[in-house]
Amino acid sequence: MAKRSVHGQMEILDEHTSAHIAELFTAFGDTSRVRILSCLSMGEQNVGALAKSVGISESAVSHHMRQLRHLRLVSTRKAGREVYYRVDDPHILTLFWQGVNHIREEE
Amino acid sequence: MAKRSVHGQMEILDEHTSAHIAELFTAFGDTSRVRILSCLSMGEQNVGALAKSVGISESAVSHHMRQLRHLRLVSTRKAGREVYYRVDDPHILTLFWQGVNHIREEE
DNA sequence: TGGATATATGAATAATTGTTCCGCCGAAAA
DNA sequence: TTTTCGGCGGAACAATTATTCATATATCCA
Repeated sequence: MAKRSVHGQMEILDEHTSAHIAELFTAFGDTSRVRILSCLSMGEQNVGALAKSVGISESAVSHHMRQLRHLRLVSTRKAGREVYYRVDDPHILTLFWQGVNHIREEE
Repeated sequence: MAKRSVHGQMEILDEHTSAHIAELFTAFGDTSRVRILSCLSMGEQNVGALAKSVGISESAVSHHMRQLRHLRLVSTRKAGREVYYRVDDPHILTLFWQGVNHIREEE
């Protein structure tokens, strides 16, 4: 049997899979989205609240949320005219905070 | 005492920290670098081998490696005129493969 | 020494991405 | 119904980024 790494991987990742993985990490690869995700870690928030916390326009938040939505990293709950976003998959938050902690340990 | 999430975080991440975190994830946010890292998961490789595996020029690989080097995600060993790259921090590979597995579970 | 090889680097170009601005829609309030 | 408000979406612009090309450096071999 061929050699395997500790992560269960043997061959180089194919172009298609790699592109998807890159997309996922790209979602975490922007200062504003990092801050948005740190907000959402504390619980669901609507667009206005996120905009105020992060310090960017509501439109900008909305664009970021669309991206996160398409990657299915967040889901929504509509209450009246407000839309509340949340991160429903705990694995996503784990992944995110591992990155955060890596940076924190370096400083 | 104020409410805390399971990840030990309470406040929104500041601009400066967020920028560093975004940088880290951006390193994983490119198809070629994802493939490079999947190669390096199997052990150290020189630039030429990476270029052949990933299917891009040696120059392109070199540029990517510089970025990974500056973020201290890889380190080097020089043997003659070849430069071998490796990922020395196992936490980095864990982070990377958690992303990979997330995508794999989705498909 | 001279030529070939492996990698690095800078500049230029091409492609992608974040934000702003504007208008739109649907829900609530008047 | 009309107005207001929260959020969405497209187009345009600015900024960033990946790749290529040309050149440079260092090492090996003849």
